[in-house]
Amino acid sequence: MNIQSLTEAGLRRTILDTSRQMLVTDGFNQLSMRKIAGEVGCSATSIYLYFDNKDALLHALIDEGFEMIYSLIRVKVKTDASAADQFQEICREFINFGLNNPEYYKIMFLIDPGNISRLPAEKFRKARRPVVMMIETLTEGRESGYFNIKDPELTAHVIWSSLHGAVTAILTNRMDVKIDQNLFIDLVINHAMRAITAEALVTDIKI
Amino acid sequence: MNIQSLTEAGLRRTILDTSRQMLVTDGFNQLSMRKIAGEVGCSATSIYLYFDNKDALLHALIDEGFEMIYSLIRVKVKTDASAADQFQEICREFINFGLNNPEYYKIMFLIDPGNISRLPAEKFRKARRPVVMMIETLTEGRESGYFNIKDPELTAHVIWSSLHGAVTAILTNRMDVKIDQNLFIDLVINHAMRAITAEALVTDIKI
DNA sequence: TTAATCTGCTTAACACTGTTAAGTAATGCA
DNA sequence: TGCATTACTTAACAGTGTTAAGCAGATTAA
Repeated sequence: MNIQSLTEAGLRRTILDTSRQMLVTDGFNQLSMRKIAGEVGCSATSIYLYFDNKDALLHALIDEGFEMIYSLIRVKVKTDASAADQFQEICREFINFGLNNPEYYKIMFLIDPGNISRLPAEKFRKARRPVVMMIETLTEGRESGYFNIKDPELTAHVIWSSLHGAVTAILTNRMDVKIDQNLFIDLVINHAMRAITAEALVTDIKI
Repeated sequence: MNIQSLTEAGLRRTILDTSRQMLVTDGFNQLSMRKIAGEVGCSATSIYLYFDNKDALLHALIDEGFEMIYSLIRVKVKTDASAADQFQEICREFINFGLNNPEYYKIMFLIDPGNISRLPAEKFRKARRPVVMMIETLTEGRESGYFNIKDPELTAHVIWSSLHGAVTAILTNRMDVKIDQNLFIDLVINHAMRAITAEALVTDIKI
């Protein structure tokens, strides 16, 4: 007996939808092929008809995550705003995404790469788009003399890694309970700004 | 037949030594109870005679890691040096530890806490010692007027998370190949310095 | 209309994983 | 000599990702 009749949307779609929901509600480490299959109402091996393996299924979800974060940032970042405002908005939106979508964030940035194969090239390119956006903002801010940085690409990576560290620290519960999370985030972004802003202009920061 | 005769050092010790070596050479995700047992020359269940479960064994290794990183930092940081030098030395030593001991770093900072139980209280205290050291250095530098920071503890956490993000980015291979690793690290530390020594009254910046 | 093929899914199985229950050989002690 | 303890073992359970083989129904070809 086949179950096609039950899933007019197509089994592949159902598997992906179910996986997404299970990821968000039960967390990444509860996501097993058999559990997904159980929820979907098909056999575990059926998943392999539509995804090469668990990594491929995960990559599909990761891809969704990068789609989400990119569109979130793109919406928030107003191109007519100053480079400084854009920069802070990118930072804040990245952090917000991590805190609002912890399980997505985990599979996107936190999985030990020893446990999952690397993203295929075209998905990797997608994953890079937010960084590219920050590079552009930094370049713009440097040209207008607001940012005092040498290499926008290198700087973007440094900033990005610091944001990632902040989100990770919170998500993995490695933050001291005494630390106020909002103050922490504010200071993370504040540090980023201080690090890239030309000294002469630091006192002029208006937000 | 028991194997005690083969392991005059004691089985617990042998298990720990073997696990450490396997962690370093084969990586964390290759570390299984049966593989450890196979290498040691005992049965997998024997490990449970000396460790409650795999987490407990891992916690023992994690503890060793924190012992290592603390002693490394303590040796490097000369108490007669300036707070600025001490601070940079702490940063650099933390990053170096991560890059030189990637598998230790992974189990200490990178494992999804959903996959491993939290450190017991006394081990958590040990794990915090390097952060405490940074807090002290920041406090010292602030008192001597060199660091322009409001809350040394909060600042230490922000700096720490940025270092963690940098190490993580490198270890998880999420760094662009175009980025020079040494330049990256230098800039990470440079940013940290700029963030805490900037001229501006950053405490006045409202975000 | 019947036979062959194809499609979409299934069951069974393999090789792993952490972990527990039960059993066994050697030792020390009464 | 007999009992208890110590230090370990084997067997098993429930779970994991994954593959091979099979099966029922639809489609196509003769």
